[in-house]
Amino acid sequence: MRYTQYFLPTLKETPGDAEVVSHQLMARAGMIRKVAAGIYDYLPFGLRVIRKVENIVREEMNRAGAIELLMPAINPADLWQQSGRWQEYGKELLRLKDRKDTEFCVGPTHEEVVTEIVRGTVSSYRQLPLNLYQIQTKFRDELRPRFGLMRGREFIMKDAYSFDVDDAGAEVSYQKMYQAYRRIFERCGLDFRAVEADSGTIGGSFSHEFMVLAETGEDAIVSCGSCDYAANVEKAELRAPVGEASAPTMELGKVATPNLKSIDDVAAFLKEKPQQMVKTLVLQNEREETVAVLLRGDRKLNEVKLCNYLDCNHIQMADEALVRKITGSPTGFSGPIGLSCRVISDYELATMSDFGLGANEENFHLTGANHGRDFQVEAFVDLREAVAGDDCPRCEGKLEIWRGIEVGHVFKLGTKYSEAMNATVLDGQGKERALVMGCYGIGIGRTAAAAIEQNHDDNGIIWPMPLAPFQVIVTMLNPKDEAVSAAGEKLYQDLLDEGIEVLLDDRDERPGSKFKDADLIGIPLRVNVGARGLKEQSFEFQDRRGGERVMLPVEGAAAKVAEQVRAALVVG
RNA sequence: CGGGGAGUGGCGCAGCCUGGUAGCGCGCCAGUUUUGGGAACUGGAUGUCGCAGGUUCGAAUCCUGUCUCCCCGACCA
Repeated sequence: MRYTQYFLPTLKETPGDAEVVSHQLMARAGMIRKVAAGIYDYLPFGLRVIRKVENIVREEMNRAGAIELLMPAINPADLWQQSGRWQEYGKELLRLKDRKDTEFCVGPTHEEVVTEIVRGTVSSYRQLPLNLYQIQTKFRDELRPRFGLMRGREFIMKDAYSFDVDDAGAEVSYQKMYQAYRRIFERCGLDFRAVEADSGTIGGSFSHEFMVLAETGEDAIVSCGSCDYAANVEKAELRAPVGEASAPTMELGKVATPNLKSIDDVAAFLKEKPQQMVKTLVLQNEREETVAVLLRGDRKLNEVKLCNYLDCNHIQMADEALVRKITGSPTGFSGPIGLSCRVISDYELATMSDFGLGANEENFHLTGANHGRDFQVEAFVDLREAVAGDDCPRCEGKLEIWRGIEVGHVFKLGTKYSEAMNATVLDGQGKERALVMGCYGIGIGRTAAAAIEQNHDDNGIIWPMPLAPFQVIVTMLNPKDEAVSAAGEKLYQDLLDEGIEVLLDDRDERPGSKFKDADLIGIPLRVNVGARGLKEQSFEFQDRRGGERVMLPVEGAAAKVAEQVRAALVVG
């Protein structure tokens, strides 16, 4: 591609609304333009990267035995009513009506449509296993789209769905996808971890997220420094502490704590550490069940764990009125003694004694409290969020905390959709069985964004070779110089003949501008063609990733560069 | 959903408090000189100041409404 005939509008300045580096660089490098909140144009240069990611995904999905198809972006409400999600999905589902007032939605995911396909075409276990996938634009009306392609409302996703006659088969299908995902992200040149994740409301038994490690990631993940345990913090299990609480040494006492509502304030007032306080959180789930949760003062509640324990989908902090009703006092003074609701405690309290508590009375707290003696709890369960330094649940190691960008998610669906939509097959015994499903997603644009988060410097993007929109840029320093022009054109042609994707910078710009643009757009390899080098029958050759500039003899230059491109494409 | 902020040439911003008919940098066009890390000079083009009302002799500026966009939070007992 010749630069002068291409469409690559780069920006010197960073757009004001771009917060994270991948978004800034994508905008500056002429990859994307915002059209509306969370909705973007993919300009030619950006689209090339998207296609690179898609093709890697496609090759690995095909290798794993999945079969590509394409489902409609617009889905009839009817299908979503069959699964129950027309009601469940909430505002993220973009709904619309056609001219006949029939309701539709823009598909945010395609379990319903794919299940309908299989229901109507597969009737025997002999046709299984089956794994169908598509690469398609999705729409989710996110509460808060942000960070460019990282969290858009409209986004390109690869979604795959496996169908098996039984759990054993589904497990095999799952493992195939898991391995395919590992290969995909390795081929993309990303530093990632596959972590255990909560399967959420879907209720499946097993789920992994593929996380690209990056400071700007929206998810927190834990991993063990000693073994290969890794999990989303939402999922990260913590071991029950060993030992029991020591015997109480203090009497229960009441102290005035005027206007001291936060644990830190109360602890400071009592000259105690927050670790010696217990906080009482009042929450309510979607069934309007109210529970009180006890946690050590400095800990955070993991709501996902609580939901799993309560077998509910959503839980939130009670409002002021409800807290008053349950505890008899305003927020800030809640405690477990004398509550009219379930009281559940985190594991950790089992080993604590003589701690501080809210008194359920405005402006009062209790000291020297002990469970068993002063109050009872329904159970001690794992409810708190993991922090760095916690014990690994699998070995003797300690947990570390990372930030990550979720680029892929695989999980077992079980029979949720097949049962709801009556998708069954006959097994070997002639018995009708609900299909056992799995679903597997990859965010294509997010993967590209994650690659930039991991591969950039102050000057711009540094594309990993497999994702590079062009593999080589040939920079003609002065295209008006006939020798330069002739040599540049020849190199360009030779590289094309080698099958290399090359951008020829034939613009009549000063060299400085060309170098800046080349760095910004991040082409991995650059060849400078200038009068200075040509005097010695040489080009200059430079690796974008900080390599030294080296002289490259004109003779055989294209072959050498091509060789280096191919070497960088081999899967590690 | 709660809080905060912003909409002024293609991009980044100033002007607004204290109303007087719009400015800077980048980019763009023409010319001259330049040409190895975003050139210099000269000349030029580009704005119904988000939209709708209102106040006023006069509104980018003050008031009301509205739309859009961005950020933070949604763990506080």
